[in-house]
Amino acid sequence: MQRTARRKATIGISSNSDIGIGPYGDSLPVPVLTSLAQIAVALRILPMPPNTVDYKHTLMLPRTSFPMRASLAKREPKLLKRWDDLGIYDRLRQKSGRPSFVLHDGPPYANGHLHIGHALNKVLKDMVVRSQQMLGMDSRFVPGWDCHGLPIEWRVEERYREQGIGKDEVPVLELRNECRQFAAKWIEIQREGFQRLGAIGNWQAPYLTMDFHAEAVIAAEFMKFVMNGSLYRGSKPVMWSTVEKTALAEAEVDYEDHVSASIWVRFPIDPEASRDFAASGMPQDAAVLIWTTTAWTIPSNRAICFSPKIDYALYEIRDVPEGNWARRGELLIIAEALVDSCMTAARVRDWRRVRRVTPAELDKLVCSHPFRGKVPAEEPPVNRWDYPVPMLPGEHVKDEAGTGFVHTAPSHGEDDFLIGRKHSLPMTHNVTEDGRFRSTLPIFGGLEIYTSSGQEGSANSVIIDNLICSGHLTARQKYKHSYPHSWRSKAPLIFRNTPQWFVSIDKVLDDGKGTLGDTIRERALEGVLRHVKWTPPTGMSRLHSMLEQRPDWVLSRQRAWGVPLACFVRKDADMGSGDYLLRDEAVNARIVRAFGNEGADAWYQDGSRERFLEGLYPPEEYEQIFDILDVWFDSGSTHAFALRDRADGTEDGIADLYLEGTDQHRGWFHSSILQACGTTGRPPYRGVLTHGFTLDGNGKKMSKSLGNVVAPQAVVEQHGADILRLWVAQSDYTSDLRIGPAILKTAIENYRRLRNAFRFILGNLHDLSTDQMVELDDLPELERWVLHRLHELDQKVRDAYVRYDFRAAYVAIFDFLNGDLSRFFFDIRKDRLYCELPTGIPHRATRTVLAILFNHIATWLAPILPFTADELWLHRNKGEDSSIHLVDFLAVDDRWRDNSVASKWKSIRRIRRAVNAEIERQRDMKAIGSSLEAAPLVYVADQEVREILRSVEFADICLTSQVIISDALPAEASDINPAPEVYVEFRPAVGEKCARCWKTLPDVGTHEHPAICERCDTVVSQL
RNA sequence: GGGUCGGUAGCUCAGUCGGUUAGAGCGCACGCCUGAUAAGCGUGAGGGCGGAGGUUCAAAUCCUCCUCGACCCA
Repeated sequence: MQRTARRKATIGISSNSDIGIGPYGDSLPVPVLTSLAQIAVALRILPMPPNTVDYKHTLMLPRTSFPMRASLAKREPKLLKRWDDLGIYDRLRQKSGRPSFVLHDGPPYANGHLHIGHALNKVLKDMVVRSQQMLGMDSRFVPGWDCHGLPIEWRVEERYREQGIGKDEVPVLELRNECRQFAAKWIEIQREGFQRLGAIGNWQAPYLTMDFHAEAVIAAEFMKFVMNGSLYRGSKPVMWSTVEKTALAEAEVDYEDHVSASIWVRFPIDPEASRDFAASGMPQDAAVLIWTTTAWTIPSNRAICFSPKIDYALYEIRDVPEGNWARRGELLIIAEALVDSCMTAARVRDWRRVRRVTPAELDKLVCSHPFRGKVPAEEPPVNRWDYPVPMLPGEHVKDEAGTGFVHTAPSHGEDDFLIGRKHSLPMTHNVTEDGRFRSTLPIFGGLEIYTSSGQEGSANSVIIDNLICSGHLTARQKYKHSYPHSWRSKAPLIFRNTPQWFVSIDKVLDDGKGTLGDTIRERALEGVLRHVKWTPPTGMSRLHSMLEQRPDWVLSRQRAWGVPLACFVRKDADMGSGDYLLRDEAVNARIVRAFGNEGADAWYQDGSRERFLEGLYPPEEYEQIFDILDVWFDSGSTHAFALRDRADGTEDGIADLYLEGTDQHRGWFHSSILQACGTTGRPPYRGVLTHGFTLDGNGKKMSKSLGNVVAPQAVVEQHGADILRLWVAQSDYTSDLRIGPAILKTAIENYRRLRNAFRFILGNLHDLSTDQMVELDDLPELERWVLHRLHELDQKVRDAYVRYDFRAAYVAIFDFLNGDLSRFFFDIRKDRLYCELPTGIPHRATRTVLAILFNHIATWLAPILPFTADELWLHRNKGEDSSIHLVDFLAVDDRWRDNSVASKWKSIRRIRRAVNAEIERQRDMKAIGSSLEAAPLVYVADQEVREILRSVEFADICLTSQVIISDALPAEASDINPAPEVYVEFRPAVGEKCARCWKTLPDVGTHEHPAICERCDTVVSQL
């Protein structure tokens, strides 16, 4: 309806003198509708007159079975099946003479469904694998899974618990088998999910850390640390879960808010034990005030730390409420910056600063424990608190919270441990693995710190009660702070002193692998700096600074599901002595062989100690170690069993690329480089690519509670894997990636444009045979320009893929297809494609270029959109064995490169834009609709450019019926100052509209077919 | 609290060694076409570059501080 109204308006204007006669005077009235009947037809009031031929049938309109709607969710599984049947991955391996490229898969943990982060990671990997292959490499990808470890063991235990079975009642081999089954189940689910994303690889034979071979290699790799002397057994406070009854690795710890009872406790000065006390002038009854959030560590206190950088002072309490813990007249040493908060907490109404207390004074002081004298002297010393509590300087002490004094229990804190070691403080063993005080401890024996379900036990309150009784508590307050929790059980953790196995990363290794350095740390640091290419480059400093600071590697876990630290220790030897750890290649070989055949379960079989030692050492003199290895050791060893030992690994056991999220600087990149530097002397990778994390559409972390989680499965089912992949390609993976409905919409829209542009190409290629293609020399200049652009793009796209810059590749392709082709080339050439004689050179020339474009662009897209690219490919390349994924990026012909054509067409497009602008103005004024109604006059000041315009079919290029290139600036523009470089004057096209090509030309009506132009007349008569 | 990184139009991103009026695509608005049609084409409106200082003739680009977000660590 609207259309008719507009037509009316146009005619109305044409009858008006402002356009019809116009400023030029000599123009014909517009539009050229000369009879009522024509008007009626134009208005769609009357049908086409019976004597008018419908020339539509004489056109070569696009024809294709390539659907506009992708229906990716349905189509993709079919393509996957086809690729599987074809064995694409294996076929690619048969291409010989190619340099090898191996992206080594970082193994995801085999529990739970895939989330969007998994999908991002695997899609990026796939883009690398596919693009490297198409760049000419033999690009292999062996997917892997991380199978051992606490989360799986925990889930299996949970199942037992649901049946009312405690974990200690389950035989270890049965438990391990359950874990194995559990992992296997999730591997299947995840494998299917990854494959659905289009990831290509050796999915038939992935590597698993629980494969027997892998378990044997992991044990063998561990033995290298046994043999090179870097393994030692030490005692260390570690994060300990009283629920899981195990030490946790850093990666297994979550920090969450937790409310603790914080207490201020006075430690009376012991004048007897302090040095030079008499001369110090310090009052005998002064006390040092400490603050702690872990009351349960008080019985294990061995020192108090102060900072030499903090100002301290002695304060006298002058006024307190009745019955207050802090007493009137009391003398306390406190950091000056914290005295206000301390006094407030202690409800002190008035106090006085007596004098400054210097670090030198503090250094000489010794305090007594609040529980001194509580236990009868008959008890052994280890059960009494009568020991001196020295004051020690410590850099870790801050004056931001508390009192400026840190109560120090060497067995229950990292800093405490270091200070304790430095000053030879005794380690205490007061807390057992179930989170209770040892039963032999007076007063508190058997009290729970945290219960087996993670609740707070009675230990804290009993200790606080005792402090109140003995008059040592000054204040208490609830304190909310970030506190470590188990990532699995969410229970709060404690620091607990436990025997653990460590790898010393600063021990000089005499293993003949010292090219990069003598210690693991030196080698890793040197490797990071000089032997790894980082994408983006910032990854380097991140890993480097972590490696610089990290402490020794704690390898042992007191769990069941993993590879044991397969070694023996002498029962009668001291932990520090040289013969404590059994180092024997023959024993090791037995163990590795057994693991290879039976898996690490062999370690847990009855009689395994005898089996491995018999004939070599007296078994009864040795203790078998049943701790298992940190799972990071497993994954840190993947290079050994997945690269070094596999035929489809790499020759030197080194990967070309590791590709993971930035969290893996602490994780896999880290454990792998430590492991490899200890066993091979260098990093296991030549390149590392890191990507950011996935956030929701607003840049917030995804969480179930916020309901902003985007599941990859949902995207794939709704829109298709190619849409998800396009989202990856259009994002900058070096920082965090956002995903949400609006962002996916962008990907969908862009996908449609890509698809439709290809549909147009396919539609115009439908019956093109190779013999119709024309030679380069026969191509019109516009076609030559397109090939020039294609040549440029080829370099750009390849460079981008080499840099793993998929976004740059995608943007280049998309902009070319959109900006240069759809909007320019296609629009202009529709006339030739539809109207010219199919056997003629102009028609064939354009189609030749379309065919070339199709092949190149489709292959460029294949690493990003493997499904759509192959769907496209199969429309042009039928055949049972055909697939775009079996070809490389196509070579370009260097003759396509023509910089003179390029600069020429740059000018042409500039002038064309000016013409477009003028036509748009006329449209706004309702003077014309289609640009074919125009025949503008174009003046260009530069004569060279004028010549260029005359040398091409500029009217076609502007989509106008005719164009006049003028040497002179039209009179009405001559007063514009400064004189315009380009001036376009609108003129209506002269003549009648050709019923076939719709151009308005003067010769229409003078040919055999009266309704069409000369070109069309010629074409039609030859059809 | 510390380390690393990031914050440019509604969205996704460019922006070289500091140098005209900060760019592109998508989306949006308006218009055209109806022979790429649940398509295609054109035109346009949107930001002053997270904030505040500073260096400089000149800062989105360099420096300092702050803020927000992410990862890692405490």
